[in-house]
Amino acid sequence: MTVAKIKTMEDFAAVSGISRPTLSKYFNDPNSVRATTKLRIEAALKQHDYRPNVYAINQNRRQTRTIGLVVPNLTDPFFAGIARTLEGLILKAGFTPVLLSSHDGPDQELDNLESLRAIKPAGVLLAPLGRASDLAGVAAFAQDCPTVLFDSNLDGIGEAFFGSDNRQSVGLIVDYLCRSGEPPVFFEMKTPINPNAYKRRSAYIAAMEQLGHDPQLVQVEGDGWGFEEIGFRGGSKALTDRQFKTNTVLCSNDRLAIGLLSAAFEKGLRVGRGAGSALRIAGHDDHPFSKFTCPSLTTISQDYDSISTRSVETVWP
Amino acid sequence: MTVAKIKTMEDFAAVSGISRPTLSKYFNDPNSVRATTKLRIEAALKQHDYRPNVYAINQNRRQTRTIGLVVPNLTDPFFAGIARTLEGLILKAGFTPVLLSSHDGPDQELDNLESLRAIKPAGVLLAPLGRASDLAGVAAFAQDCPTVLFDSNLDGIGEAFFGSDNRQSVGLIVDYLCRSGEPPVFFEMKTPINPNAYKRRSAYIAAMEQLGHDPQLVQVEGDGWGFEEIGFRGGSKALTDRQFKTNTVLCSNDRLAIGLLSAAFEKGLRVGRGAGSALRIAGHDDHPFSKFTCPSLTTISQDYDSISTRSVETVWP
DNA sequence: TATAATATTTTACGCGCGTAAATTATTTAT
DNA sequence: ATAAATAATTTACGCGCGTAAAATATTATA
Repeated sequence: MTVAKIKTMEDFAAVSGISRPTLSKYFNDPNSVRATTKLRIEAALKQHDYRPNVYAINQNRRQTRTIGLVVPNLTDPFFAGIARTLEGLILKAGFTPVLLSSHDGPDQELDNLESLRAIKPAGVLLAPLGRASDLAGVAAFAQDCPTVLFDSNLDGIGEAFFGSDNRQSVGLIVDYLCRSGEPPVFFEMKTPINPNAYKRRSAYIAAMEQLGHDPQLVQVEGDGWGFEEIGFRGGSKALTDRQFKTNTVLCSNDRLAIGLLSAAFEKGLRVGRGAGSALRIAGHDDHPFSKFTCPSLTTISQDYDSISTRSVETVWP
Repeated sequence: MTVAKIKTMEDFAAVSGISRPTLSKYFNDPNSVRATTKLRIEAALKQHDYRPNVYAINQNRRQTRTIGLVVPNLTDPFFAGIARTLEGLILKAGFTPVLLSSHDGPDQELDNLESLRAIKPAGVLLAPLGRASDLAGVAAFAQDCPTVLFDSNLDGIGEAFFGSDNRQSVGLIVDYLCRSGEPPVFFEMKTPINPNAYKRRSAYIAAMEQLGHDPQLVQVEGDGWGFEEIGFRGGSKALTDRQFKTNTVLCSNDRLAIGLLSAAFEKGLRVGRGAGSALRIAGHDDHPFSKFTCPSLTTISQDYDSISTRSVETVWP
């Protein structure tokens, strides 16, 4: 370390013996300078610990090297997990992720996009709220800034969309459930916010019909994102009213399933695959806690690594 | 909207008829200008939709109006919840929160602090990893940047620390458990990463002794942050080996409790407060999902609103 | 109405870096 | 070794805004 503080690139040019424009090139892309000068710069960096000023750097850039990442709610472990994966991929691609949660609200979702607009990101990965999203607002943003949607699609918005193949995943689990016991009833919200829910519903119906079974939907009331609570309340009612025609229930997502499990427990129903069980419950999403429910949830995981990778590769062409 | 795009404050000064320095003042603090000019500015803003360039603004500031918020892991619903609360408070205080997760790793924790250093935040709210933290690195950062620790304390680092009163909360629940049944055994990790765990352990011992009971610790092996898994494995073993001297278990945190619940279920043990139950399990933290475990977890919530409020007020004096 | 107190405008400079053009140095190919 | 290709340096300007000082205008007080 030197005595005199190095604050500007000019200072660093002086002590390193390398011109400022060359340093500027280096900091934008270390491999854009000759290997020998790269070594000289890095040696000097070890001695003087200088870092370019982010604000000055980005002031003149039309586009920064940050990538916005917006999810409906980080409190949902499902999205928290995806966000983590995506953060890693963004870093690996040499960009800086900026993670924002919409807290399940369309206003916050728009606020997040506004914040991102202000920092001129190279691109934005957006998992929209879905039905609750302010379509016009999101569309306007996507017009100005390269946006890739994931998880939920909004028709005609964004450069691309990557989501899970609900048709395939639901098909697989319906098939499995039918082969291993009674055919499943589908447990879902009557008016889901998430477009995936609609796709899963129709995937369930299609899969059941293909296997020659009668699709049975149990649709519970409830607004918002408190899926466990909705699953619990709706599940309690459905169990009391004997709405489930068979002993097997496929839930539209794991969080609903967790609520239903809780309702079944409260009713004293034994859940599981064993002989003494009154109910089989399956979920969808591979929720991080599905392994520790009682019993552990039969669920199907989405290929989120692939979704994440393709999303990142799209915003960063 | 005008036809000509307004890009700079100078442009906006021209169309609004207000001088640039006054506009600058307004954007730094809308109430620092006369009420009438404030109205004029805001009227013009509605017509022309101009936003100052964040990078240019912050280039000359020694300190920005952002507040860093670092938590050990956003995948943990407990921290996700706290982060959300804190974000709200930071916004309410007129600052911009920047949320970062350390992904349970000391390297990432330091990386996060480095990223924050680069954006010159007004302050940083840090929930450190605890035992795993790079103490020297965190201390060096706290030297340069106003830092407030919360949740876990690191001795002598930061301007202040706000955490929950483990002594009180554990005391309360031990008391409750003793009055309503057999005295609890304490279920925890042998070498916890989180300082709170140590405080809870001693709080448990103190509470038990005060009530004239013999403290019983069941300490399970396990490294890292997969608390549910650790609780499940350790719980299975403890149940098999009959390590619990009474029928009541107080877990050091809710995530361990969820694992233990799962282990008990697998063993066919009935958990709950009722007559036919073999085991009572209590937790600590008010995990968002504790309501939906089977049975729902007896737990004690920390006063995180107060912790959050005091933390934010400290970085923003 | 005159005076004091407070706001706004004018003018001017600086922040730290991106970047372009012309020049010079270094490397690679012949 | 010489020419051609590549890289680094020098020079110079601009980005959009913060901010200070002095001059001017507006409001509040007497």
